[in-house]
Amino acid sequence: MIRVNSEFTIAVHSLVLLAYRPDRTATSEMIAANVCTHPARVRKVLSCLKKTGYVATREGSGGGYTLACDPQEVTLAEVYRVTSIGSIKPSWCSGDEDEDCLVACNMAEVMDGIFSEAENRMLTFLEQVKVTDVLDRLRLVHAAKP
Amino acid sequence: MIRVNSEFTIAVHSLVLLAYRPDRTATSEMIAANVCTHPARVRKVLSCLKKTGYVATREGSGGGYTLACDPQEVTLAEVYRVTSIGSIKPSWCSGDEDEDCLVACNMAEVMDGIFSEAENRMLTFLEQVKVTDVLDRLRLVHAAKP
DNA sequence: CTTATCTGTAACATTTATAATAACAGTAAG
DNA sequence: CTTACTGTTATTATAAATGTTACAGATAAG
Repeated sequence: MIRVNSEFTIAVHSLVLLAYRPDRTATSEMIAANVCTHPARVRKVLSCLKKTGYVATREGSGGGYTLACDPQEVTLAEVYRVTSIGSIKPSWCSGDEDEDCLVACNMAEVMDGIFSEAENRMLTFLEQVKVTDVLDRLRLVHAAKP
Repeated sequence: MIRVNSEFTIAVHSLVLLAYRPDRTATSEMIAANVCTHPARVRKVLSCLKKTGYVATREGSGGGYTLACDPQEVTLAEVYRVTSIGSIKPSWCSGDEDEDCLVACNMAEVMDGIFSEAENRMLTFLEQVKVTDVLDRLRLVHAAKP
């Protein structure tokens, strides 16, 4: 059906990593190595989180990214809204507006509404998950391993 | 983030179209023209819905697809489960299991769980939407047009 | 004031996913 | 036995996601 874009994953991973590090600071290169992607991609996603004030940046030598929010307060819903809102809806649309059929000419609009409501339901769940909750889950999963 | 695959859209559109037609019957060619895709794609999706008994098929001349369920009872959640379960999760995974970092080596698993819970929330909404509800929405949208 | 290190962005290349198309075997009606 | 269907696979085309390179601008340190 739909697929959430992976910038959400990168954003969450980056915030969690920053919250995990004692100094709450890292460069795009360090984050990229941890996330397993290219530093340029990390910078693109984090420049997004900078606009909303979740991270602060410092350019130049010794610079990088610093967590600028309280990880116990920021929810995944907020991160989703910044990076990925609307992404569950498939790019492909069925029907054709110009056709003379109730079903064909309105299905795209109706499915649009349904996907949007479905996304909202997802958001009410993400609303309950804080950045620190992800850290807690990581520790839980880790402890369960042999 | 994630994107629901479009087979869900095709499946819903096909069921609604069959429910809309007085004889509740159509060929893959007719459905494909209404959906705006290739007949082979419709056949692939509908052969899926046949397995679960939502449609019946008849091969050979004069054959085609017939609605075999009560459109007031079948929900979009059931259709989603048949065609698209798991599709909101991005194919791309962050982190690396072999790394020696709590965050990097467990993030994929944790995000997996979060996507799965998010999908369940979406399903509780789709549970409430019946095939006939989609038809009602189509009529509502249509009536609102100038 | 020059060098090294970092972000911010855009452009381009590559890979992967999605959708369209073609092809043909099998089935049933006339 | 011909025509009109489904069922399914294989192939090709197109679109989207990701990776990579490149370079301008910022800042710290020497």
